[in-house]
Amino acid sequence: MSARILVVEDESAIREMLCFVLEQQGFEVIESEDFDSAVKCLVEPYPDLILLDWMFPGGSGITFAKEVKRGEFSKDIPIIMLTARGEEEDKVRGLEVGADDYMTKPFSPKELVARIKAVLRRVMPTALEETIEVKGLKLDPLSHRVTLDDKPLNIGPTEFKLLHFFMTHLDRVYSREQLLDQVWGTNVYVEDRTVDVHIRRLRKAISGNGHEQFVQTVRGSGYRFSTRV
Amino acid sequence: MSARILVVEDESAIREMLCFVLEQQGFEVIESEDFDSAVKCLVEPYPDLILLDWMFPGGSGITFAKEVKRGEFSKDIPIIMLTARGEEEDKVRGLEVGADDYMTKPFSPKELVARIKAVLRRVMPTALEETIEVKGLKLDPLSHRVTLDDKPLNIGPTEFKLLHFFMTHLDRVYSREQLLDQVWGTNVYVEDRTVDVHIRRLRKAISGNGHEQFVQTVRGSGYRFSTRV
DNA sequence: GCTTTTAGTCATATAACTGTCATAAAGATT
DNA sequence: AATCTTTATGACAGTTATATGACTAAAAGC
Repeated sequence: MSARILVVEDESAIREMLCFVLEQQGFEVIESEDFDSAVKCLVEPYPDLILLDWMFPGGSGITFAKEVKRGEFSKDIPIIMLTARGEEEDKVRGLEVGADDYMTKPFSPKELVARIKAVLRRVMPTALEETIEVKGLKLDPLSHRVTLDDKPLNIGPTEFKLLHFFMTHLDRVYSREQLLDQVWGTNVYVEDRTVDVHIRRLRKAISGNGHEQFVQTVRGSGYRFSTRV
Repeated sequence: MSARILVVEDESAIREMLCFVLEQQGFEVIESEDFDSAVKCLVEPYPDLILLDWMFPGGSGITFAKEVKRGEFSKDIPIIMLTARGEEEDKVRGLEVGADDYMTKPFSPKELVARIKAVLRRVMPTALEETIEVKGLKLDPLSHRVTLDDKPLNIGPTEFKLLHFFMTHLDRVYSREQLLDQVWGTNVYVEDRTVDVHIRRLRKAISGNGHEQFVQTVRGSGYRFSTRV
């Protein structure tokens, strides 16, 4: 459930430091120390973010970034580049090639993690496993718990996933098909109407103080989760 | 709760990295960036270990190490020195002055943590394992004993480890696989379902006053230890 | 060597969840 | 208002997940 991060860095000490910090944070880390092995990482399962040393042997960071942006399935993977102090022109070129952010070495792990999370929040909001709160309704992916005004709710696995999806995708209508894809997973053969039933179960589960109104029916289109009633 | 570590390092990026890593490991960290402020840290409560950059302004690492070894109450505090590559003569002098270990920069966080723990295990074996208490449930790793409202409980070795892990990782779901990795150890081939049985044994063991409710089943995900029911 | 404790597995019981349907209710259309 | 369409709801049955007790083999203690 958490994000997969590809670390491309040739200096082993720095690479180890990065991996250690990221793993501590619960990320799944793929290491790569040169151009060739890094390219090999651009396959299923694709990394969700790439930490790229701008200067590494066997082709510069720019070359690799271009390679990433060229691939059909990899072109949307965000890249954070790591530059040495004073390589300002690299920064410019990096942003041209499509890097999403950059950091100057040496940097503090706190800052690194913060930036990674910032980028991920933008690209894949569900990956961070952070507690989400919406008007007294809290969902904590880590403890796998849902509370309403700090009172734990009893909620089944599918309803949990459904609510998690909704809470990370507010104010948007999803068709039953889309919900099945996103929540149940692709290639699952389930009746469309089944969604209705789980919507009902979800509403029942969170119906403490009218919170069930957040789960809204959009006739003819599907469902939406929104605090605006 | 855990050991207090004094980090003496003038380069802020490295210092931050060190602090981050150590705090992640549950150590209490005191930062210091120069000789004077470092000396001021040699008071109650004394650090249990000192991480000392060998080259820092306002007096070399050696000077500070001598200062430490001179103090009546500080002279037994172990010192791990951090040297840059190639400063071999420093290493020799460092060991003369009384450093307990040294590491050459750059180093991997894993190695650093391992060495710190090794030193601490030698100097203050109790520091790494302290009694944990959660709502009347006490676990003492040293005496390997669990008490419920000060009444000893009968608990098997595996249940002990399981409970220890849970009590140090509250409010978080762990899958059976994760528990097997963390409690049984990696590369142990044991049936997933075996966890269930030990969970049951643990529940039975701590079921004095409803304390078994702390061990919670999260259907479809695994188990969780939490005081919130 | 014998007894006691413990770990792991299995079979079965129990509980919880899922998907589907039939029917009711609500909304839209004419 | 009548009809048609879409959604809500309760019930049901099949399925899956977990709990539990019993058993065996291994390990530890005596």
